[in-house]
Order: sequence, then C-alpha cells, then structure tokens
Amino acid sequence: MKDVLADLPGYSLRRASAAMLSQLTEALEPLRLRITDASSLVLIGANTGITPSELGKLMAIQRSNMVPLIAKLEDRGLVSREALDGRSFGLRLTENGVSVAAKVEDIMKSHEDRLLARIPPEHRDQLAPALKALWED
Amino acid sequence: MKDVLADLPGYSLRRASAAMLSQLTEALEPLRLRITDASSLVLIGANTGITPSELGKLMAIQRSNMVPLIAKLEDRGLVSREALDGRSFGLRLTENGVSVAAKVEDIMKSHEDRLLARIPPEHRDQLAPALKALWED
DNA sequence: TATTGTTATACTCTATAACTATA
DNA sequence: TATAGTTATAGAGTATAACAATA
Repeated sequence: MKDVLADLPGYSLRRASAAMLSQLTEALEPLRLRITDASSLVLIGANTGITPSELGKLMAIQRSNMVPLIAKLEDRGLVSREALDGRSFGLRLTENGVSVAAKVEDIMKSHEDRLLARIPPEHRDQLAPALKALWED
Repeated sequence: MKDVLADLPGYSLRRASAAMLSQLTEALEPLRLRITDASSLVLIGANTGITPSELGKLMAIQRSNMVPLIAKLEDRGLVSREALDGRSFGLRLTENGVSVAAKVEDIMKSHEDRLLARIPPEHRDQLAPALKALWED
C-alpha cells in the first residue's frame, strides 16, 4: 500500500498533531480536564485578570465558545471572576485552581518531553520555532 | 498578555496544524471536497483496488466513518467499486475521478509550497521527517 | 472465529448569527 | 458605534457498539 501522502509536510503535520493531541488528552484524563480547559488554567495563572475574550484570542477560540469553558472551570471551583467594569470581568485561579494548574503543567511538561524524545536530538531545537512560524502573526 | 504556551512544541504543533488545515480546506473549496475526500482520491489513484478498510487504516479513519465518505465520492462519479469477493470491494478512480484527483494534487502541491515558504530554508528538509517521527509506526 | 461493510448514535470541536448591556 | 458576554444552533470530525454476510 503506497502512502503517497506520508511525505508531505502538511499531511504529516495533521497526523502528528492528531497523534499528540490524543496522547495529551489521555494524560489529562485523571484531572478530568480537556486540553482547552487545561490550557486555559495555565494561561489564566500566568495572566491574572485576563478576560474571556482575551483568553479566546490567545487560544484562537471564539468568544461564544469560551462561555461554557469558563463556566465549567468556575463550577469546578478552579477559577473565579471579578468584575472589571459593567460588561467585562477578569479571571483568576482559586487556591484549588493554582494547585490543579501546577498538576497540568507537570503533565504538559511530561508530554513535551515524550514528544521531543521522538525527534532526532540535532533537530529538536528547530522544531518549536518552525511550527510557530506556521501559525503566529 | 503572556502566551506561556506558545513556545511548547506540542502547543505549536496543534496551532500550526489547525492553521494549515483551514488554509487547505479553503483551497479545496472550489472542488467541493473536504480534506479527507481529497486525500482519499489521491490514495485511491495511487492504489487502484484498495478497499475502504485499507484506505481507512492509511488515513487513521474508522471503518464506519469511511462509509459516508466513499458513498459521497461514488455519488459524485469520482470513484467506482468492484467486488473482490463476497464481502469486500476494491476502489478505483473513474475517468472523471482521475481528472479531479489531478486538480487535487495541484492544490495540495501549492499548499505544501505555501507551508514550506514560511519555514527558514535551512530547516525545510528536516520538517517532514521530524513530523513523520511523531505519528508513524 | 475473524473480518468487511454497514447502521445508528453520541460527543467534541468549531463556526455563525443574533441579542443585551455596557463602553 | 463598537465591544463583552451570552444564547442558540449547525456542521464537521471522531468514537463505539452492534449486526449481517462472508472468509
């Protein structure tokens, strides 16, 4: 069976992303967090007071799709909101949220290590900048 | 706003994949084909007689999800099926399918060129093998 | 017994349009 | 007028379980 697509960077990019996503999804399962939930926790931790809209822009997620995401984190007691003005609010991690975010960072760190372990050592440093060039700006 | 995730290869992988997928989806729109439809055409063209199950394995798509995909390509007159035995059938491109597959390959080629153009020239050759290492075997 | 194609179904992710209240 | 949050909804993509027919 000839996989004539396997050598195309774009095709490999999609397959690699899918493989790594399912691995990370599994690794986050014990925390009962999706990847976007976990990413939100880390980003809120590093940007106390960030609004849902700003957070959505960072992660390339629509404003409307942030609503249930934030609600879930709030219901779980990981995030709290404080009004910034009459229409917007800033997010911050609760005490429990800080502790869960730390666990998320450990899991993500392990995940990155597993990922990089599959790349030839001499090419590891180039991977992140190359990928970043494909989506940033 | 600190995007503390942006330097993680795994995160960049996901963002890069999403960005490139949406670009390719748009490029294929004139043919009214999804990425998996287009990929199927190219793979069937290179593997005349391949079965839906085998094709699904190549693309990491479940057998059950291949059913509507193949049906669509057949309805559009791009692919025909011929019985191999009592329970399985091989796929081949129709005349029209060959012509559309050629257009798909042109679009994919342009897409790969656009993608690689964003990578520093000295790192281009390493990208495909590095990504392949993340999902193959 | 194992495999192929199939049906039905459910869940996640993503995208869009429209509404409200505030700036 | 523009923006933030919200609601509702629809479309893809993906995953699972079960079944019939055949190997």
